[in-house]
Amino acid sequence: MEENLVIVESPAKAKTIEKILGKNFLVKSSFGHIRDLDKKDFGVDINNNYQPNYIISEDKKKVVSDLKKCAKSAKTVWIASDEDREGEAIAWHLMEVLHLDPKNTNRIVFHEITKEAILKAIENPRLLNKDLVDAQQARRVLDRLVGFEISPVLWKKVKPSLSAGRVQSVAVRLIVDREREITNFLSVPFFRVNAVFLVPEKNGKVSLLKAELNNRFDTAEAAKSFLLKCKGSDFTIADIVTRPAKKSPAAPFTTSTLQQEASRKLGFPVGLTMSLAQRLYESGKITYMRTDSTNLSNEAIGAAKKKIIGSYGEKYVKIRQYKTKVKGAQEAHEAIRPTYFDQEEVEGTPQEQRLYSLIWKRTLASQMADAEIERTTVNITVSKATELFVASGEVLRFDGFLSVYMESTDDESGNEDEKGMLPVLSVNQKLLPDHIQALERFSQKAARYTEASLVRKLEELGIGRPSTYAPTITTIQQREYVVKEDREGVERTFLTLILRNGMIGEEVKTEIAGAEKSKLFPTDIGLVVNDFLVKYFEPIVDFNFTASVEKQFDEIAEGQLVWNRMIDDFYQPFHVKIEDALTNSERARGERILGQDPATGKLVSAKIGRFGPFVQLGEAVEGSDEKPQFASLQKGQSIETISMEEAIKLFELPRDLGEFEGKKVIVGIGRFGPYVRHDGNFVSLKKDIDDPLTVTIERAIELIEEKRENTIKSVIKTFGEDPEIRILEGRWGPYISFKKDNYKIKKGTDVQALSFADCKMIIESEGVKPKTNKKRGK
DNA sequence: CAGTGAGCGAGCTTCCGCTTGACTT
Repeated sequence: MEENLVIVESPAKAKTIEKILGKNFLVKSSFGHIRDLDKKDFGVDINNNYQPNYIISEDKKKVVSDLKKCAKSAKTVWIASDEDREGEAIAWHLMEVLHLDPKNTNRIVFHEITKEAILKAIENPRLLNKDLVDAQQARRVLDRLVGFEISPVLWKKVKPSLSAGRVQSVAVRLIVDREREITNFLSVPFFRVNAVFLVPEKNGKVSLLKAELNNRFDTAEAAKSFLLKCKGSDFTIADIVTRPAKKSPAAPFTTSTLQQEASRKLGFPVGLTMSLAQRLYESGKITYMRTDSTNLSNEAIGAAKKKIIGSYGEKYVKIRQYKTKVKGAQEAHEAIRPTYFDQEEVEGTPQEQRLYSLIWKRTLASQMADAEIERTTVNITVSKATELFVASGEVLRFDGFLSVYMESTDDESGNEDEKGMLPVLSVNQKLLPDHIQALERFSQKAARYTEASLVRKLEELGIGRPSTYAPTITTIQQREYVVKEDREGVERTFLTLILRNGMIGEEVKTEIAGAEKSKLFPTDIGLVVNDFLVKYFEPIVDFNFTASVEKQFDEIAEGQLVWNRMIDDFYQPFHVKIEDALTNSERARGERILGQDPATGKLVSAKIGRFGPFVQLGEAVEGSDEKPQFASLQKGQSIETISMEEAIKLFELPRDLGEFEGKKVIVGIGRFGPYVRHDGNFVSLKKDIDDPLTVTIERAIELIEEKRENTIKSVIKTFGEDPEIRILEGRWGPYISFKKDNYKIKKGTDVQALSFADCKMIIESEGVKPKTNKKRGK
């Protein structure tokens, strides 16, 4: 029996700490929170001062009974949950649930898992901070009130199973706002002028000097008249300025910056980054991966220093402590860093290795010297014009941290020229242009959010926590408020004017613009829900709502405000809004009238229905048999932006192609894309080859016959006893097909040897398949 | 599982933050 029981939040942490403390200490983990508000009956008693009703979560019952047992037999219990609001609440719940006696219970905290820090914590126990616990209760209750009162309004007024919340609804709003900003953006063309000069070198070779004009032109005429002036001009170097500059390394990783860099440099979605980091953490390779702190322990800094001196030399070292500047940071942990700096690489999957390497480099670089750069700017005058050409170059004098790591940016413009060394130049030197080019460019619309850039924005606004960034992104996609998609760009033309050998040439070129990869787009449901929330609950989806309640939580934590008073002040006006929305709002369908169909004069509109967004041609008239025509919107189309032409096209499907073998051939678009239907069978059209609007009967027959052939090929075995049982070759290998259901065959089975009886057994052992709801998981 | 776009109205859905599993696709 151990004398001391230490309780921490994470089991991996428990293992490490047990090693440090040695015998006499049993270290256990609570696996995070052990209790939460009851989900039935709201969990908060509105009429009794917002009394929370906590219950032990189903998956924590075992943990709790184990902890109870250990606590009973220990002389002293040390509660070492994190030193933040949530950690303090976990400590309090543990006290309550385990019935711990304050006399032999100590609350301790540390921010890093080092022997020094832990021993120091043991020497400085403190009492539970009930004010901090109350701040957490206020946070928890507020989130429950918001989520569980608004969501049911959405079920009634928009669609069942939807959700709203303090965090997720703002995340959606950011994406909706950005999309509308992009829709309304008017791209303006302008002309950028570049020159390439020829510079003779001493060795007889000629090198090129690229320069950009310090002025842009609004029209092709203005650009052209400037080129005309250049035609008879002298170009002279007016001055050369060389200035030293510095680049500093970025701070060590927090959860949010790790997600951003892994997205930019490695292309990982935030969920993947977190699960890889979890594995690295559990195997002891990195420190805790859910943190908002950029702090490194002294031990870590020492180890980094040693590694830098060993690999790069003394002058590459520069010890830095980074201040966390993010709103509402609670800093219960260290930054995300490698546990051992001498491990440049680790074992594991390629993805784990790449993420580890990123963390290793970033952390090491953070303790390295600035890079020293010499930046040279050359101004070149044009004798017949007032504008200047500017050439600039960079020379790296000392690489410093750059020898290890360089942070990436979200900038997608792609016009960051590689700035290299300039040729040897002197003031008053005359230059000969090889050519001067005016290029039509377009003002840039705002960039759509990626998962990672949305996380950055949320963090900036102080909304959400390191443990919730990735789950929030998942939630808003699961609710189908937002989709992550690639979109193809559109072709656009641009004009180039080029002056060479005294002649001005003109050429119209084309490029693809606006292509998107893995960006977040709002769906029609997302738009409708967002507009509904903005209309009836503006204060809640205000970008500053979290910041303002956080202020009040801080006051509670400081003992200056009573938590249920704060909640009451919030709830009274909030609940009035709920009632108002329930009684005064129309059902929200996001309806938009597109106008009159030019062919029939009937009304064309777009709205949300039971099965998603659709367009409608004509209206239902009472007493008349005539029904309106409906068609679902396709992927990438939106109620808000669909045009009359696009809508009319949708009504052209399904299309009757004619007959084949005496049965009708119909082409249409279904949930899985364009298809041909014939005699009850469906055949998908080939992506990028067939267009449902133009596909011919001949091509359709070709597809039907191709599918027949494939179906025959996929049959591995049939049985005379029952033709409905067949063994087929599918996408994931052989399987058994019986009536409408499919059954798995265990890996490694000799398929040819399966008998009719074997198959029947497999089918029976799986039983009748329950209908699973794929969308929601769980 | 592919077309639909109401109706009866039972019983269900839902929040944010702490933590890890046990899972198929």
